[in-house]
Amino acid sequence: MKPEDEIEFNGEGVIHEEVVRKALSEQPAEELLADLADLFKNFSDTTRIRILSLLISDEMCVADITAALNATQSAISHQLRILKQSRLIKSRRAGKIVYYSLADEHVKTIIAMGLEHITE
Amino acid sequence: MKPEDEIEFNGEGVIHEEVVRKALSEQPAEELLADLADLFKNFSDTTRIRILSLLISDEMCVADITAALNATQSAISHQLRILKQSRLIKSRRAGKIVYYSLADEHVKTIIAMGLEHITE
DNA sequence: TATACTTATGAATAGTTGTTCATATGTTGC
DNA sequence: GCAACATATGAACAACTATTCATAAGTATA
Repeated sequence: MKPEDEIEFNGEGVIHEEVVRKALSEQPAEELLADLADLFKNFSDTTRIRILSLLISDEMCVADITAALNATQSAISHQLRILKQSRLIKSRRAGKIVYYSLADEHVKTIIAMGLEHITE
Repeated sequence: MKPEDEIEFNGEGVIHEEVVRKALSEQPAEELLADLADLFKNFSDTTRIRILSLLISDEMCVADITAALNATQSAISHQLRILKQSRLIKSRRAGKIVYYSLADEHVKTIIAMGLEHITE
């Protein structure tokens, strides 16, 4: 990460200098905002959000998620991997069956928040 | 939108029938989940989230946003259009200058929520 | 070990998306 | 009207992403 990545600001084209200075000084670090975008990316796909929404009800195995969403096992498995890598869900194995569940309460809160915004 | 779109469920391949029935009965409508995904899509791109984060501080004109983010005017304008179409931001014109600001408090809350999840 | 079953994964593909470039639209002051 | 400035927009392109298909990996049971 280059040193110029942090709040470099040469004022080129700026119209309201004070506003820009203030706003920039209040920004979270670039890296945080990038992580934030990555987090929300998980919720930005219908298949993934449907999976997460299902898991709010209960932990579920891959076959059940696949059936509930009327999708292919492969598609679900791929999306589960993405969600797991982002640490939004976790898995446990019981014999042949792998159960997935939400990693923490934040997922519920984020979805609830979004629903609230939409249905206002 | 086809009639089969709502909670159709033929039980094909299901392992834990009760769990699936319960989860499906608790799901928000398909359309709501799709809208939810669309909402979060806005926050899933670095440029857009940086814009939104800037606007938390203050309303800003296009030129200032462009300078603050070290981007091209065109790129910013395109993203502003997307955010406006999603009703996350609004604009007012003052002469040549167009000022953008957050449409409501929800944007702040959603970003704060996300940051909390990341920095825990 | 052989078979059946559940889940995971790699490659290929089609669809989506963000940026750039060029240019249009809208506004002010002369 | 015209020049200068701020913003918007359309087309083209590159990069990314979700799904499908085929198949592998892991597990239980006979």
